[in-house]
Amino acid sequence: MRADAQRNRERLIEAAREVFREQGYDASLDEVAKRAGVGAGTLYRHFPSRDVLMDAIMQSWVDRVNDAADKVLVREGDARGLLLEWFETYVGLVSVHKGGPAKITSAMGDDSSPIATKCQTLTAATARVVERLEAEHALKEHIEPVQLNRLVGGVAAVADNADLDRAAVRPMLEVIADGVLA
Amino acid sequence: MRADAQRNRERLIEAAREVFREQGYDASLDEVAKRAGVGAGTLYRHFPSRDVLMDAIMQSWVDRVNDAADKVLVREGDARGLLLEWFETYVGLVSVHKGGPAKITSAMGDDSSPIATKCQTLTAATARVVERLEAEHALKEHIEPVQLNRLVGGVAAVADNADLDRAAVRPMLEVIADGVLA
DNA sequence: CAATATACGGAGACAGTCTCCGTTTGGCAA
DNA sequence: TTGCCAAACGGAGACTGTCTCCGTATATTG
Repeated sequence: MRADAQRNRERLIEAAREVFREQGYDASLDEVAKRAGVGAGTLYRHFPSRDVLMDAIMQSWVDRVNDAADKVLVREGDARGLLLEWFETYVGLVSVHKGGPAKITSAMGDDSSPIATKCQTLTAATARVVERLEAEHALKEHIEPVQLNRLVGGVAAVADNADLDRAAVRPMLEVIADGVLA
Repeated sequence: MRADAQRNRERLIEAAREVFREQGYDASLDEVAKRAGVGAGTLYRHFPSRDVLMDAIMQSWVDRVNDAADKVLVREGDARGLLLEWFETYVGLVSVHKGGPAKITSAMGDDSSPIATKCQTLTAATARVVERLEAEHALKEHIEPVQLNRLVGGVAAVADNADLDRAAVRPMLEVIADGVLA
């Protein structure tokens, strides 16, 4: 890739990160181009669709997911506490910006989605938590990590749309936890 | 209201019902006006926003909600079966068209929403189911009907976005049921 | 059968998406 | 260093959808 192309690509990602954080997933892409100081054509050449741009933004975020899972898994015993902590972490990770939870959750399990790799990262992280709980025989029965992500992602999406705070989300996560734990 | 205004209003609702069913919640409003055979101005005068139009469309739908709750409540015993049947019914009711579940669920508990009355209808119906189960001491602890609607609505929204079928939704509803039942 | 309040229509302002193509430029070979 | 050209750029503008404004039409009333 030519040096100027590389530079513009990075500028666009940085600008998009800013704009999406400020204005949510629906922000204008021309605004992103403007903020990056490039023409609209340049934006669309690098990122043919909004989703592809999203995917690029989330590059660094993948590492955060795995770190978060590591951190949760050091807990000993107390399956319910561990699971709830993971759920809350998950909601936080997925709520990168307005509209994020719905976007990510609906791509969950769809390998042809532009953000499929992000979903796989999340699924792998949840799978580690599930495995740990299964090893402790803490689960009622096996549950697919993808299903669990959809449930928790659904809650995150609702909370995102309706501007619910942590306190309102907690009891919903508890219901899900109680629904899967033995 | 003048007779022609009344007539146009009805035509618009009928057209909107058609267009939204065909193209989902994001369909063009000018298309609705065109299909109704009126100018855009007429549409926006009657329905200042998409949400208000939505609300009008769902008028008849309110009755269906109450009927559905009645039908579920005739079941005797078998709390889990009853609850699951209600959940599935709820998902069906809320999935009036693409984007509906997310729209309705995020308005849940927001009295200033244009579709607040619809949400209240749904909440009242769920409340009846919850009361019945509480009378039978079938619930783990009290749960707010609104919270339950958000959980189930979250699943419905995910299913709607990701085009999941009934079979994929069922296990998620089971998790929620198990989470609230004693 | 006026007179008038009420409602209508659709042109057009505005905003966002995305493409096309003339212009510029980075990088390489001579 | 210079010249070449594939690669990349920019931004005008086509297109689509939202929503408003105001000149025109008509239902209603006395």
